[in-house]
Amino acid sequence: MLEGLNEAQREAALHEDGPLLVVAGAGTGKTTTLAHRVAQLIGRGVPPERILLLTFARRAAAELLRRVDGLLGRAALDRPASSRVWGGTFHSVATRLLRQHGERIGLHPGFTIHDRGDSEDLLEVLRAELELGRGKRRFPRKATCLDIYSRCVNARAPLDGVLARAFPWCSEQVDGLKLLFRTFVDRKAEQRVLDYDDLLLFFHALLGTESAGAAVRAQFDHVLVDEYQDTNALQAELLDRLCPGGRGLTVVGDDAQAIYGFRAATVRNILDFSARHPGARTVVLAENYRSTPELLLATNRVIAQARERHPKDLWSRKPSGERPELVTCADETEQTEYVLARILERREQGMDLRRQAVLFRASHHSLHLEVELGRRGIPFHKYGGLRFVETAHVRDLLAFLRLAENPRDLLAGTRVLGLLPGVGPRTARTLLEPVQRAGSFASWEDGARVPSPARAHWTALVALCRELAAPTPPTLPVQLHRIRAFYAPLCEERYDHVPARLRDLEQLEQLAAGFADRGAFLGELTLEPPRSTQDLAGPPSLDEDHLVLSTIHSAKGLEFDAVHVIHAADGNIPSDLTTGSPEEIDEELRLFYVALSRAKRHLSVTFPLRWFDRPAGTGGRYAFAQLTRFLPPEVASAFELRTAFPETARPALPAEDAFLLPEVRGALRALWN
DNA sequence: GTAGAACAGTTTTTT
DNA sequence: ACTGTTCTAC
Repeated sequence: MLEGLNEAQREAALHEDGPLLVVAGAGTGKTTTLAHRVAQLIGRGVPPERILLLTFARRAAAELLRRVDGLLGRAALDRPASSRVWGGTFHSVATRLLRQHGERIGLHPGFTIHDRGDSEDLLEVLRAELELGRGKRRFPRKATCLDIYSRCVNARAPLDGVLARAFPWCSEQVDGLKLLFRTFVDRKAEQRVLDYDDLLLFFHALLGTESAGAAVRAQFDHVLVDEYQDTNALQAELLDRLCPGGRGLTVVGDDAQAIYGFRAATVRNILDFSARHPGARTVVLAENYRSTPELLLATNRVIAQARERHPKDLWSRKPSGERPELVTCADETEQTEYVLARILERREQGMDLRRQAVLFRASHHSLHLEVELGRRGIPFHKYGGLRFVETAHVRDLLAFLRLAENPRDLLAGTRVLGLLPGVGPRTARTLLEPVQRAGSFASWEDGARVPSPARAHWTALVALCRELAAPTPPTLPVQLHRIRAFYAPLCEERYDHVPARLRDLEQLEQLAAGFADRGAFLGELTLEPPRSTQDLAGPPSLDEDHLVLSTIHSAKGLEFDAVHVIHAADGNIPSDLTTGSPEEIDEELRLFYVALSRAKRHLSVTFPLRWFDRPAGTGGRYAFAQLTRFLPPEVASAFELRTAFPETARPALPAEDAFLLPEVRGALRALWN
């Protein structure tokens, strides 16, 4: 079974029960190695259901287990490993185990889960209630408040230190924040609601109790963690409790690809693993099976600029190919034209669009390109950026489901009631108080005091809630259908682009058909929302070829024959929005490295010299960009230097760009189509 | 208390 | 340019 593995991979696959760190450089066969290790464990007699596989995305776990099934061959036919191994993200596994054992730490098993937007909304409500920020000094915005809170929880760090280190401009508001966070915690408990941070925190707490902790530990013999470089301090402590002394613990990752520091992930976890687990075996995978030597020369040089890392130069036996190119473009239009020309040229040569990708730092960096793709009718899927489930109408619809699932969820209730004309936060709260006390909608049946503009809708709403919250509710698609019938007219009152929004809701109804029950549906949408609009249409259709557009973050773990990294200008990579600390700059460097190392054969890095910048106050202006600082001359020499269209000496500020903004807006609207 | 209008501040990556 | 917040007229 082990043929085809190199020595290091084999060592990792055959390792027994002690703590194991696999440092797996980009493209070094990490998934293959993990799959072999799982298959070895099963072959050695470990029951699949006693293996826990923690990955960054559920899809990664599924892909890995599919390969395990393949390795096990006939032995797996009857009961495939893929259906028995515990797999998923930390958050989804936490959810399952908390539903199973949470009552032992006083957690109600019917809890619902708040996503980021919900948590922000709750913080906003509480801030208003507590009258914070009434004074002269501005109080941090809700998103910042949540970032601060979240960092405290995930980094296991007290508020004062977090403020001083990461949010110094908020330090003055420390008392207000303390009050806000105390109330936030209490309020979530009353509502039987957990947010992302709570899932980890309570999982950690569960493992810390004597009997429940032992029960969970006894469920698993082996825990394997993928993308370990992107775990945070809380997750590391959680693993300590799950695998005392590191027994049965395997972690796999690459410190050179740590890109989630903004989410409190710390590269220290992987750098310090051996110190934390005395006797740990470290295996380094350095033979690259992905990229040509020319590309590796370039990517090795880029990452060599990092300050601290597990040093490893990747090498490859692949045949020689073309050098990567570094292309200077006069402006964004040229960049788009150049990238498109190259992509179409390769398609002519037989490389499908799906084998090619365009990567960028921020979601909006691809708008210009999207417009052009749309105009030429070239199909593409975009990953990253604003998601379907974050749009207002989808959140409205889901609020009905959440309220039915958990009538104590005040946020869902406020959102639903707020849809009625004449009902604002105040009225909603009054109406929801008895519901929260009783856990049912009985108080609405007989003469609740409803403002007159809302009366016309009231009877229908009460009937709807009663039906959805009944002991045996209709099937999920029927539930969604009923909600849509009630919601459609209200939606028309409130929003633009109603037909597109209603179509989204129909799609949601179809998506719901695949789920056993409401709780599973809501959990899935919260923990693993569809990553591109095309994902909603079901499994990716194999018939239509499409180009991949992706943020660098969302491209983690993927590979493509040809990769174009666009907007590689200082200010974008590294982003101007970082505070400029050496740690943050290093993370941006790793991000750039992740982008470059996705490529198998062709790599181009482009940047526009002049682009339309929109600083505050001004109506926008052209700014002059410089090449990213991550490609100084000694690194850039690994690239073929080119100018996109040397023959077109463009006049300054071409007027044709004036037509672009309306088109970009059009593209934005198309996001809802 | 709600809803619409006027104003002000800020802009990334995501479980 | 857009979002979020505050102000003001119902």
